[in-house]
Amino acid sequence: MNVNALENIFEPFLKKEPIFINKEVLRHTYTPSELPHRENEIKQIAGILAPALKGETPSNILIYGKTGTGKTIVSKFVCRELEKAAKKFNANLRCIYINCEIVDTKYRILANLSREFGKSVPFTGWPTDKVYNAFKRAIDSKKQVVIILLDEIDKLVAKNSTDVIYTLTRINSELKNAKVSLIGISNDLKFTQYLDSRIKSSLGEEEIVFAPYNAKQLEDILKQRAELAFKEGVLEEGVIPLCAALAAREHGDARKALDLLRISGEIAEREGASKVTEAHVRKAKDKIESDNIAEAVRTLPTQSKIVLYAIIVLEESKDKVATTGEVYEVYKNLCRIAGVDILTQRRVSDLISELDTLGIVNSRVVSKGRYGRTKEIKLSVDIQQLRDLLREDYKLSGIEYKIPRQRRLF
DNA sequence: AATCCACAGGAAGCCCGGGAAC
DNA sequence: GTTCCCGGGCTTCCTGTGGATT
Repeated sequence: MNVNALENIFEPFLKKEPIFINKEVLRHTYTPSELPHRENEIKQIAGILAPALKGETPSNILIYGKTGTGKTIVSKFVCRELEKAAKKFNANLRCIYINCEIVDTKYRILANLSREFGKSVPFTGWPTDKVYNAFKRAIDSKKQVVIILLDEIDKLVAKNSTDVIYTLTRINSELKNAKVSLIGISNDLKFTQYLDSRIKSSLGEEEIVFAPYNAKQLEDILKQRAELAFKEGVLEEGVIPLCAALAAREHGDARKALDLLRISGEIAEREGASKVTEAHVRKAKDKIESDNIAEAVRTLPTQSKIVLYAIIVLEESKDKVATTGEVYEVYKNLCRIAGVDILTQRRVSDLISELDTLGIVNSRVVSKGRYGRTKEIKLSVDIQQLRDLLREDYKLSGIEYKIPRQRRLF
């Protein structure tokens, strides 16, 4: 490569017109000043929470809806407006947002709440009721209404932490000054089925369901954001409808739609294109899918990686699908080669199920009659991509293994 | 109709690291 | 230091099961 060529490699980046004005607008963390097609929900929630401004306890609310239907953004939006209004009315009011996917145990939730009110609680160590008492004292120090937003509240079911909901719904009877009200946000429509009926009735005093956006509504949302995000005229006509249509197929997920639009723009920008085209959107779709998988595989613990490797080896060497027992046999061999502890089949079975939930493999339970019941396991990702990803892990990079050929029976 | 395979998947409990309090 | 508590990964033990085979 000569010097001239080197100079030239930067040229396209320098002379090209930027496509974006403000990319941040397309991130789902951004809250626009208006939320299209959610006016009713906003009114509903605002109406329920309004008594807080007079120092009364609002009813608890349970909000349902699939991912990307605007539950979180709408609730946060209303809470923010409420806090603004509270300042005007001189009402003592706090809204606290907790994401139960991250903060997922009774201890952690109470500890987080306490910290919000200036009590320092260690990450672990105290008995849970001590944390509870600390929180209670912290909020009861003055007259105020505390609204707790529990996002992804359904995640508590899997963690067996639902008793924290019960504790929080009952806390008002132990408070003299402060008042607590809860907003639970759930992705799972069947969430209350897993709850104790006492919790169910007190948490679900008011229930609001967020319906998925349809393609038309997604288009409106995208248009609104695109106006702020992109320079005028850089989006080809079909781009927004295509993003909307692709996301609508995935149960009307606005978050996906926005990601799609943003990544399409980024790809176009990188290619030095002056316009975002439908082809960019399709590339973006592929990129998002494979990025998600890649990240999931990379962050897998070693044991899971070895299990995945075993599935790969089996898939390459056989024409029929693998079963749990076969995977376990190969897995054991791989562990010996890699010098890693061998886990029990019970545990490996769970690891396979985890790979399934991550969407890396596809497993289903089948009965083979006399030959038992097992999981049939298939890869749901390109085999070469997986191999490459696993090779990145130095513990696995040197391992090659092929299934020994069946012993011939004479 | 009874049997029996090859697991699934629940329950309980162990062990360990991290952190606090004493 | 010791003692307590928590959470997560894991094992042990267990009961359950769909349907081809006997």
